[in-house]
Amino acid sequence: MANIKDIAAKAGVSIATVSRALRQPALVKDKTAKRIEEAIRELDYTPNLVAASLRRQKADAVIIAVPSIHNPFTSAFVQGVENVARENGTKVLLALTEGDTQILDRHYDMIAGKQADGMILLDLAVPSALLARKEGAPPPPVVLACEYGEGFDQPRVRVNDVDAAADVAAHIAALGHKKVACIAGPAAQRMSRDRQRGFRLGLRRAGLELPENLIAAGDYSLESGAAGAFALLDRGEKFSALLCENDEMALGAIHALCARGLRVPEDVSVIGIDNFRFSAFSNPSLTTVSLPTTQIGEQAMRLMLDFAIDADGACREVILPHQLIERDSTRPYRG
Amino acid sequence: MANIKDIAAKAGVSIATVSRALRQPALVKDKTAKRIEEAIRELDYTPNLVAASLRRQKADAVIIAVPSIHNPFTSAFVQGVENVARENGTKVLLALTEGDTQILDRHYDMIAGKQADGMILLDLAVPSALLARKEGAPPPPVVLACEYGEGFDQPRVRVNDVDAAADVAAHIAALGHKKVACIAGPAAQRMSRDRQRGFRLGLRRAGLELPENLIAAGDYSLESGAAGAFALLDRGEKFSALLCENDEMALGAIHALCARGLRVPEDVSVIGIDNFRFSAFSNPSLTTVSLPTTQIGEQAMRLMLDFAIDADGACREVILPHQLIERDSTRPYRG
DNA sequence: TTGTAGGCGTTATCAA
DNA sequence: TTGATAACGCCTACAA
Repeated sequence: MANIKDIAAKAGVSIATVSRALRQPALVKDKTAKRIEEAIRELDYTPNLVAASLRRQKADAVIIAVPSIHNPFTSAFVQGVENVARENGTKVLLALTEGDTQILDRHYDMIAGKQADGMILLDLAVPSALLARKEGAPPPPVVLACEYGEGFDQPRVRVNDVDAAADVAAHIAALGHKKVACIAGPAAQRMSRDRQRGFRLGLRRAGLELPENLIAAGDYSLESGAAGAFALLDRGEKFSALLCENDEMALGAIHALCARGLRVPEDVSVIGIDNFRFSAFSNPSLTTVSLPTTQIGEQAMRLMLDFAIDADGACREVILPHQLIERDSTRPYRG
Repeated sequence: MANIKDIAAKAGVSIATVSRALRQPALVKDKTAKRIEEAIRELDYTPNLVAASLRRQKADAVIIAVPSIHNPFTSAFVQGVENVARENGTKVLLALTEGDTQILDRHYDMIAGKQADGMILLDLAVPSALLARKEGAPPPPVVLACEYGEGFDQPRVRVNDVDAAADVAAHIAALGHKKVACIAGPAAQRMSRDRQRGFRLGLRRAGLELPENLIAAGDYSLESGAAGAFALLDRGEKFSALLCENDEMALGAIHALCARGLRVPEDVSVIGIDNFRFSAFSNPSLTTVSLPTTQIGEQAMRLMLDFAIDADGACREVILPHQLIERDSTRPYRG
């Protein structure tokens, strides 16, 4: 592989000039630049980015840590990060952690190892180095997206999960439903707790309750949505509406209800949160709250870029709006 | 940030010894190792991977280029690559190309730039550098997965798309369907041409045809599946079975058929190819051909690793098996 | 078992 | 507008 020295030799200039021609063309005479350009073409030269990175102490890459990629929500988020990263010549490293702190830590080390400039976290877990950070130490280049524990002073972007869930509940209440069940996420997650709180809040405002026996536990997967619905039916619970903490579980639940001969929405109204790609095409199409997933990713990446410039002056929290989308899986209660 | 020099000073050894303690612990006396370890802990040292990478001329990273991440097929594939990469201490860089050759080329340059050791391509596009490769030049570290043009001597892993599609057609024919329609992918893609060929082959073996007017054009998306089904219905075509080139279009088609008051499978049997995550949970659940998507990713990464060791001796093609999965979206034809 | 020293390919400072 | 040169942090012959 040709290097900058070869180019310099071939073009009859110093390596400094070649480097300048590449990074600050304005400082190089046109004619010299032409010669260099030609040498580059002839020798098929590509700059060694690793060497540049070592010298400049900057990798132009960020890590996105996500628990899993098997979720359209994640996909849309990653797409958003990519969009902004691309505009800024930044590469995106995807880290699939599967919720494993060790895996997360190993990727986090890449920041200290200078292979990445920062990390965007869509994960429930948090790198242990972040937890161990001493008071007063400068904040590391980490942006939190949606899921997070409390007590970090990192920039973060999120939606208002409590409000979103409350909107879901309010919609169902407004349709006249009284017996309302729910499929919950893992209570260990802040997001799930927020959505639970929102459900209750929205129902209470309409004078309704969400008793424990009408709550099924899930983990945001299709499978758990189906299992949750089956569990409710097996217990003999009666309900005319089912609030699901996300769309994936809602689709799983619809599948399960129909498998038991119940009709959606005639017998049970089902509603989710996310408005992911499949929601508009399910059978019936799913009423849900639309979250600006791609924008969350874009915003997270912007916070990352801002943070790199000025860690202290950077914005610490961005909350993006959500919106209820009515489709065919909900309808007014009829006796 | 502490570097290897600081550790050497603190431990009272040379930097060579520190480096050895890190990379070839066997060559270092226990007692020395202990001192070094302690110094590392005290100074909170992390090796600079960029410097190591520059020196060793190896990045321990591979790029996966995919057109889009908005596809459960892609997700499962990436997961497979990740699985094997992780076991081998290799990082995975995700490149979302959106089918744009420029974006792909920019990522491809990272190989010449030493930021990545190779590229796994799930893309329809191919880096221009690959096309421009001269006869006799050593094959670049690129592994092709599933989608590819002809005429490359790169290692590749794929399924037999013709066979898979033929199995789909055979299943439908065996159920007694005579009027069979189809939603196709983009004819520009090899995969789509193969699946079309398979459909025809399977039907012909049963004495059936696939006339042009019963083919709707799609692009593998949910939306195009729905649009394709609508188009067939709007043209007044009659059919009792619908072959879809992938599951996503099949789900879109089911949505469209139901929206028009047709029942699946009572009025129309629908079948796809992929067996992606949602297929088992759709309404009705989808009969399809299961492709070993995650294994394709794993195999691709293994080929990448082998190729890095011995480019000429490396295996050039791996074909993985598929399997028909019967679910509720197909049934025997009844008058 | 350990140390010395050259080099990986850039970038950036300083001087010319 | 250009050139010489010192880092950047690590790895690895080679020597001791």
